[in-house]
Amino acid sequence: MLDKNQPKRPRPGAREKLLEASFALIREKGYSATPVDELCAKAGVTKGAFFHHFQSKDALAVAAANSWSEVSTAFFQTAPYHKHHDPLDRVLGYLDFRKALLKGEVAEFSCLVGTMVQEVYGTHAEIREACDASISGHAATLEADIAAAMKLYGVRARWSAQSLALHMQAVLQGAFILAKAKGGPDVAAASVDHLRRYIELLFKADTWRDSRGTRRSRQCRSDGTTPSTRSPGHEKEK
Amino acid sequence: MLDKNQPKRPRPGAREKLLEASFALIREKGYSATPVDELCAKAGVTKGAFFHHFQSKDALAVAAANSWSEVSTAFFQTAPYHKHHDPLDRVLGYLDFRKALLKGEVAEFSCLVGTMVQEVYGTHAEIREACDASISGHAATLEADIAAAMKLYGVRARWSAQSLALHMQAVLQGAFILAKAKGGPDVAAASVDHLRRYIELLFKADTWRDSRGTRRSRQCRSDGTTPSTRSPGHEKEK
DNA sequence: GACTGCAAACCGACTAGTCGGTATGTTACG
DNA sequence: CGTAACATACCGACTAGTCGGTTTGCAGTC
Repeated sequence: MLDKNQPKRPRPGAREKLLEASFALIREKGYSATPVDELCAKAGVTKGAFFHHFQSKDALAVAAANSWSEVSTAFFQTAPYHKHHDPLDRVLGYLDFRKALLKGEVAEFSCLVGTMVQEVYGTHAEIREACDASISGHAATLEADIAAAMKLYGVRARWSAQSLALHMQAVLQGAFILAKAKGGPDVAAASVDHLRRYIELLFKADTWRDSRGTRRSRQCRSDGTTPSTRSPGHEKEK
Repeated sequence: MLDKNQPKRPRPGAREKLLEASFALIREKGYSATPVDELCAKAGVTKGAFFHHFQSKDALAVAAANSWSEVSTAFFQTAPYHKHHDPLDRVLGYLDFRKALLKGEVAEFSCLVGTMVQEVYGTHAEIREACDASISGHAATLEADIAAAMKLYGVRARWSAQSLALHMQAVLQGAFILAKAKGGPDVAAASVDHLRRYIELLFKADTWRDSRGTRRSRQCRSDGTTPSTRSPGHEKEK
């Protein structure tokens, strides 16, 4: 959309390093508690570089949220679950994929925009909107598959594909909070299991009245290979 | 548990006013972004009073989390859903009750400890533990009803009552995040609807193989009267 | 029931340090 | 020589926490 580095920017650039540093630090300590100086230190640049690229700390937050959207869009687009023919398999595969990411430190798999929006929703409208766009945009990528699955399985429901897509994001965000509270990813994985079961029941239950599905019973199967990168915002170079 | 005011009830007290102010301000602006001075101003006390009652800002956060547990425990104990005989009705009634609370400003229905733990989980172990205790303790109050319902309906499941109770909290916490991102409670309510549907399906599906339940089909019914107070941490006097 | 003694509650000016932001270079490249 | 991309030094505002002092409630004494 907004292409700062379209024409010829050959440099590795302080801007990118700062954005990456913000991914790590803000997820780890929150937005307010992350000083500009620390962002610069982590990125290996000086304060002058920071304010050369960003008008303010808030502007960085907006840029970080937008960058997060792009990075995670690209990340999930390459994920293996898209290969399934059955749209319901893609939806469930998405959850398996997300569950597989729930390893290691909480800050490594939690969501930047979910963390940020909690702190700023009442005080920084622009950041809030960027976070909303990120979450809603990601949910929208699930909506098509859900809608297709609803059609394929003849589900006539009181709930919309959009609301289910958003609910899935809500569960993931909530799972991150519980993981933070408990200090480990296990609760989060359990919550994703519940969410997966919900979607299975949703389509199974509504399918029973129709004759369509050749659907065999599904169990949570592991998603085979974890993708090469762990999550958006992973450590890149060095 | 720890009774500061056991012997002879010293005063109406700045301490309580500060805790209440922290409920409002931290939910609105987050922990790090809430200065001590502003807490004092909101509570109508001076900085001297603050540091007389709390060793540090962090100590206030721990006290606030503990106080939040007490206040919300008391609040939910008086809620009407406990009157149902059927334990499943109590669980579903809990959700109806929570849904009914989702009105007005986000800061008025969101969760203090869920907000706080996001910011401090990696840097303030004591606060994190207090938040965990609050969430887990609240979840534990649901566990008994869920377990009773599982027994009553003959559910033999791959999931535990505890994990479902925690999942319910995760959904609520996630719903708050979405509400913050979107600037209104509607998404949150939709997510609670999905959660309710999940639990209905869970018990309905597993019940079908048994002959127990005289369970008629349930729809989301409104919970009748909203309780007099809106949520824990509501404005009390004045 | 006034007076004394004392401790807890409370006040508010002050400080040391931190934070976001700026002003003024310096370097590299076309 | 100009300009983008940095670096360095610094500033003013703010922030958590301190500290000496005042007020308030109350038990004990006569």
